Amino acid sequence: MQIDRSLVQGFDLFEGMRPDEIDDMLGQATSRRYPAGEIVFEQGSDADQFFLLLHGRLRATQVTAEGQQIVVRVINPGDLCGIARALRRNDYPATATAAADSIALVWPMSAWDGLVAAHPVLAINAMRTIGGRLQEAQTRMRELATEAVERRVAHAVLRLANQAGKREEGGVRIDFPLSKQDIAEMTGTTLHTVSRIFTAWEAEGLIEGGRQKLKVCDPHELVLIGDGLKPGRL
Amino acid sequence: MQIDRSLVQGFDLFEGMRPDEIDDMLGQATSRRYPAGEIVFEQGSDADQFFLLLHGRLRATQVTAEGQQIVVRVINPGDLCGIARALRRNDYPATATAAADSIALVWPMSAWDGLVAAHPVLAINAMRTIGGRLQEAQTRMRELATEAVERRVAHAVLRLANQAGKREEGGVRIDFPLSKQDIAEMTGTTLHTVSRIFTAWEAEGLIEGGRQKLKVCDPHELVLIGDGLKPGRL
DNA sequence: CGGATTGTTGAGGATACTCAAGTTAGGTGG
DNA sequence: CCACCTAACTTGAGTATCCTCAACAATCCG
Repeated sequence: MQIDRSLVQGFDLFEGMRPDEIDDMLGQATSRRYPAGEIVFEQGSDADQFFLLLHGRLRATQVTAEGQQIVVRVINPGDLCGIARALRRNDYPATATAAADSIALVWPMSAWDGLVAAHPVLAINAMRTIGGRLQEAQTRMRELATEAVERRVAHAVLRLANQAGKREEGGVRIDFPLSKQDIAEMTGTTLHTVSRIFTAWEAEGLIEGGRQKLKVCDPHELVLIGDGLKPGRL
Repeated sequence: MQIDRSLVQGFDLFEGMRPDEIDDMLGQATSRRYPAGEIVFEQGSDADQFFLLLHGRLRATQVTAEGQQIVVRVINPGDLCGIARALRRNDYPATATAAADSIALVWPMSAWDGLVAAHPVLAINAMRTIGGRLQEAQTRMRELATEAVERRVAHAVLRLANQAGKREEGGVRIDFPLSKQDIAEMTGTTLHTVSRIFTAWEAEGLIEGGRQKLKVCDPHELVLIGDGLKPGRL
């Protein structure tokens, strides 16, 4: 069944593509629901599909040899993921899990080469997508290498608010279930330290927390903490 | 003056391109020497050129708002760099400095769009290049987030040996001048800690150091340290 | 109403940073 | 060729940050 073009209107991936080109791509895709908690694809397994998230939120994680987990990134609606092929890989480098109920378009990986050949713009757009991801990865690398924990957590929270924030009275709510453990795994710390930091921030009214919930009330102050301009004793 | 195709034979960037396509690309490039220490391009400045390193070694660094420097990556012969355009940027996100005497091909950034349009393979190859960089960035992110300093340094040294190592009697020499400060900036630590670690490793015969010099004598043992399988008291 | 997952808080201690002096190597100019 | 000067490096002492260990509290779900 042909997927309607209006669903993907304005997605970066299709920038500069003609309507008939978009239809051609959509014609080769199927859509699929992923209830919260379900695994979309798994680290190390054969990469036979790639995905475009339409709705919901995925968490991409990696597990180290010792079993430590880290959150590589959060996948938002409009994001392409699982394009192992474009990275010259045959397996998925990370596991993607639905953090909230999600819907994604799914293509067989075998379609990738043909699509890229038929629609050169696609390669350019995919390149930019990966480029954006590279820049985010480098930013996080720099943060991990140079900043103390509290600043890293502040930056992570601000990034989340930007990517997955929803305006709400009194602040910006992170629009999907997010545990302290998740934030710890994004910032290279422990949930204990995140909990302590959040307790301190809540006392100052910067955020409002809760079980798997987070609202940013005073982003400006968080920016100050992130930039190291606020004492921020833990 | 047309640059000879044989110079770039086998570079990833030109994989799958016809000889006449390669010639077309080379025809729009000029080659340039960069003596050690010279800046190739600078963070924040207008990105009006992109580069393909033919010979030598560049160091890509970023400076944080507070003036802390980090080494983003080492650029090896065959590597493309400065392709801000492909990342949707108008300025260079990092500074590239010649770590050793180097030679690079230089294109005006204005040629990028035309080249990509004329040679669709180029977009695919550039995408793979960026994809490879993304994977390295994520690896380093994971290391910074989960590993203790000594393991990160071991991994960084092994990576350098792979990328820029030169077989030599008794080990693999890192083929360009590399200070302890550089390694500290790659691993998110201080030159003091790197110095202490190297002293310990040298005592065990794992490496041989020196002023801006490094030789890896026992890679296998370093792998063990990197994987946390060796006590490695500092 | 249990059981499980998630989160809180405290105490203690290790890793690695900062501060501080020195030492060595290499390049430069006389 | 030697003396000097600077950049790179070494090493020590003290300490802050943040992790580990531990116990408990709250929330959600079936």
